[in-house]
Amino acid sequence: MDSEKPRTRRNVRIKQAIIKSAVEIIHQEGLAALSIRRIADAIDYSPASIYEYYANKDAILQAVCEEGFAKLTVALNDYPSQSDIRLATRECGVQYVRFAVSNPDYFLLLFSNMGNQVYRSPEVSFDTQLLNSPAVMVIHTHIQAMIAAGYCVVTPSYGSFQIALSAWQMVHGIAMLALTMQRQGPLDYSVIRATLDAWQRGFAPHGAGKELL
Amino acid sequence: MDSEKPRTRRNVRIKQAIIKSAVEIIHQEGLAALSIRRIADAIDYSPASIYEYYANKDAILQAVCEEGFAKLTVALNDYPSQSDIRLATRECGVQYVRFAVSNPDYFLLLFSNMGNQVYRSPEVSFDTQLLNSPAVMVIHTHIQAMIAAGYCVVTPSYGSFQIALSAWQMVHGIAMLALTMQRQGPLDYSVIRATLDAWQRGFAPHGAGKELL
DNA sequence: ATATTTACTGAACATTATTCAATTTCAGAA
DNA sequence: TTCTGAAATTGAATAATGTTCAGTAAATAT
Repeated sequence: MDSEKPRTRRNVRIKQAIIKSAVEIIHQEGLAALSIRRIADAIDYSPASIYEYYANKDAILQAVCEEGFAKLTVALNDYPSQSDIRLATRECGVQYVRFAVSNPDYFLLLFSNMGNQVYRSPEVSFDTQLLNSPAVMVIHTHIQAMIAAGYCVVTPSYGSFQIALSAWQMVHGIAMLALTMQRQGPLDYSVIRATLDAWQRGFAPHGAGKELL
Repeated sequence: MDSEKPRTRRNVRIKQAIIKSAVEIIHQEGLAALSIRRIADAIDYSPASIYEYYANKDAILQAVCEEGFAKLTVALNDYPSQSDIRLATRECGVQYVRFAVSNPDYFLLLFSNMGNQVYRSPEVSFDTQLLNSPAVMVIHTHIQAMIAAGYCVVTPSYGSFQIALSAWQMVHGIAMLALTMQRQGPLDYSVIRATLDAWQRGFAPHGAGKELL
């Protein structure tokens, strides 16, 4: 095993330190303040050394993004358990927005580059690759439960994947506009919940009963 | 009038030339390729001269954004006239996505900075200021027509502004994710239309009749 | 024609990302 | 322990960036 050698372990630890300090800088001073020299200072290395561990600044940003997507995935599941799958799905969406609002620079970094595609291997269909990315999987799982419980209607041309994508699009739009166009005072999460309820109604079976709170 | 003086007119023309070449560079080579020197080259001035017309690069970007929002507003109205207000509203949304996809770098510039707030004067409420920005106004007008025609239900806590905001959020999420996470082959606009139909259903009165195509 | 304001520029500065030759550090062999 | 080759680290250099400023040219007003 390579990971046994102290050499390699130290290598890994330094790479992590680089990413960690990068994330901290972004959090505290914004993406614009992030520079190789700034990172080097933070971890007590010379700027040139950084290039021993990452090919260039872009590679660092990509690593930061990967960690960011993982954190987002965790955040999506971090809500009090709900009795109703519809409420659970809704709270998952709320968590998406919460994550964005409490990590604005970070979130914008994740979703402002065209270079963050999941698309890697041409052997697997693009949809499948998207579905396999953890954050999307969380959403998709909720939608599948909604479908199973009869709260979502699927059609041949609009299946669980399309619905999950639509859910993602809805919360993503809420989050992005909140960050870029609505920064003024705190968000009203009751309004956001009402919006997500309306979204759910759009996919509910015709005249389907009991209203959500 | 200041605009009568040749001095001032020349000034305006040069400012426009700066913005025009900036937009062209962004379109052809992306935002990363935009530099003061590049603009100066394009309009046959020295880099230092640019600062006679704009305080700094940020001011140029802001001007580019303002023009961008205006273009977006035009694009939102540029669809074949529809018999049904629901179809018209839907096509307006499709146009939003179309604009984003055909001007990716441009669109990302408009909606990736936290500095593009509409919020200016504290005298007027934030919501009002948002509603007065032309692009939002186009959406809001459609929603008001939908409400008037009985296709949208309003409640005391969720009025036409909230619904319009939700519509914006929906199409914005579709657009942003298409640009940043889905770039692979062309978009399927029939799926997008189905998504917007579902969105409309979410705000429709209970058991409200005739399905849209 | 002259004086004054405006437009313009070359050269400079500080800050970037990145490279590279030279040095230091270190792990394993003698 | 000492030696050796590889790996890690760095200072200095390069090219590009945004921005400033003192000085020059041009346009305008007197």
